[in-house]
Amino acid sequence: MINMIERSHLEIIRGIDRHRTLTEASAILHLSQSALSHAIRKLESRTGTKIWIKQGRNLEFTDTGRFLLSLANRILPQLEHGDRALKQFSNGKKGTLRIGMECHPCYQWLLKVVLPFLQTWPEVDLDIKKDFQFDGYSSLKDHETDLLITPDLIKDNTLIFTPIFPYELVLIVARNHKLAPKSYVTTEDLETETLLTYPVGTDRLDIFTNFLIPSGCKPASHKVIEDHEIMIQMVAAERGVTALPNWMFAEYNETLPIKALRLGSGGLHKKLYTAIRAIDHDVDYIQAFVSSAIEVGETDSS
Amino acid sequence: MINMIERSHLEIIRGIDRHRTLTEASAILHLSQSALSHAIRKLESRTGTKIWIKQGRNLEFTDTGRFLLSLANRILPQLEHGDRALKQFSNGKKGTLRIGMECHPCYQWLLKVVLPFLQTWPEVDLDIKKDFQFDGYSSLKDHETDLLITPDLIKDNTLIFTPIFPYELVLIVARNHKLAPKSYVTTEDLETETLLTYPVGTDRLDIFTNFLIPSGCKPASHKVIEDHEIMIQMVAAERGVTALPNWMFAEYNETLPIKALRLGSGGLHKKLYTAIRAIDHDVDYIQAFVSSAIEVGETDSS
DNA sequence: TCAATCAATGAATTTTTCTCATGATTAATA
DNA sequence: TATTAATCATGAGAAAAATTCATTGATTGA
Repeated sequence: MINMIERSHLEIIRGIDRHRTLTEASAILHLSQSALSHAIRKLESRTGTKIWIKQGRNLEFTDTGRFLLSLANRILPQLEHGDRALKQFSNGKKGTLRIGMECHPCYQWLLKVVLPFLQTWPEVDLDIKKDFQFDGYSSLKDHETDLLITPDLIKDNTLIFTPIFPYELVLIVARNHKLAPKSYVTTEDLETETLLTYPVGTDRLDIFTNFLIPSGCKPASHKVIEDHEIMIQMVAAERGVTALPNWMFAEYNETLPIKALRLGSGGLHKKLYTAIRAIDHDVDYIQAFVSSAIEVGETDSS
Repeated sequence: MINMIERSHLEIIRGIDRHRTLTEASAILHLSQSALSHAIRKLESRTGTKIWIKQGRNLEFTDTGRFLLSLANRILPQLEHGDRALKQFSNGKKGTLRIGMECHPCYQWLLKVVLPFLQTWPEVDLDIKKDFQFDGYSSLKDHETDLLITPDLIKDNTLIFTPIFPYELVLIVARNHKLAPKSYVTTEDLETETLLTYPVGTDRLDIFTNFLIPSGCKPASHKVIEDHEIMIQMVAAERGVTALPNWMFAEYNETLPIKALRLGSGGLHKKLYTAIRAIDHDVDYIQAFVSSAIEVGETDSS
């Protein structure tokens, strides 16, 4: 009488939402149409509330049904991940470390951490999400990822942040660009430039949030490019300027005619952090990954 | 073969964690000890991994078991809330609007929104969490609350913020306090004062984060008090000073010998927001609550 | 060593779930 | 409009799963 909602109920609700009809949903779930009907009927009688109503030859969710659907969409993915995790445990795996990257230019750096980690922890799988669209903190909190690499610190007691290494965001220009002789650029300098960035919102680009927006300035034009290699090539070809971490500049400095300029007289200084859920603090392989990230960070910036 | 983890499994795992022995857990779950043993045994055989090992006469979780425990602690509360919600639907309720308050002095103001809301939406239950310890954003994202009232905006695509009303944080002092003649106070002025605040971390007190800390100043002493009535009484009795919203000062201004002073020459201006999950944007009673909050906010500050 | 405590196990039983066959309703079609 | 196809609901019976009971084996503490 206490526990009413079972996994199967959520599965049925989601199935109907996805496949419109009970009959089709039943095929997907490898059950008879009748079985689903009975199952939901029973839940309805226990709760005393209708979950759907037959609208013509189709079903339509009631408020209750829609509530259950949202519950299903939230809970089933977690259970499914649980199922997969259990299978992995049985294969001697300890689990999957799902990493989210919010610092797009940091991908190269991440590889330096990943390779040794994979060797030291053969029983841990890695899954790196480098999506331009995903919301880092949400997916961390929703257990879609386990570790987030980000330059943005937020206030949240349930998360643990560890600083990895400091870096400076610099403006990269061609060597014979008109700004190249300057020791640093001002926001006004950028008003006549074409700015190249990754294809994410300006609220997630430090050049905007920490430099341009406070001053009210805008670049003459703003183009988005997915890949930083191409971005730098375009800068070298005097097709625009871009803001990247100083260590990334260093990698291309010798091979391309580019120059790095400070953003503002003091420079735009950032720090990279790992973020994990506080509850995962004692998981050995997560701890190990963070430590190893710090190590690589230290040798890198020295 | 696809779905392995059932609610009952999580229930059993959590029961054992809570009550140490299988026998006791079985009593709580109104099942026989044998039933639990069989159920887990079956899950083990399906996944091919041990969940616990018999350690002497007790059980000890394996890695897998601990993983399942954390899953249980995360998922079961959501299902339990689902169960309760279904019961409410059957009673004609639409659901429970669970509100989290992060602005401690705003409680009085909230009541003005709540009372009309309860009348307009008799089919919605209200549950207000005014905990000094709870983490507002976490509980919102974890579906422990549905609406958060907070002065702190954070960056998160999955949440929707709505500004309710602006207010000014002012320093409240006794009328014959030595600072009373001033038109505003500086951070240095506070270095000789006893500051009274709510019992939350200084990182969640604007007087610290937005006033004292940037200047490096500290009050002579810092005392915490749970209740703002007592706080104001103590201020009137010259036992200290406190920072509260200007509208709260207005309520006591006539009955107590107190005075409000700006914090810094410009004053410390804040805005109150409601935060909801973007996914809940279309829920009618949530929309209604936010609208009604804005309305009350407007009449209040006019 | 003995009694007590606890988990595991197998067999029997109860309960639940599922299917099959069928009916009822609706929507499309001839 | 009559016909047909599609869809969900329902009841009875069959199959499967969960639960209990009774017992065993292991461990601990007295």
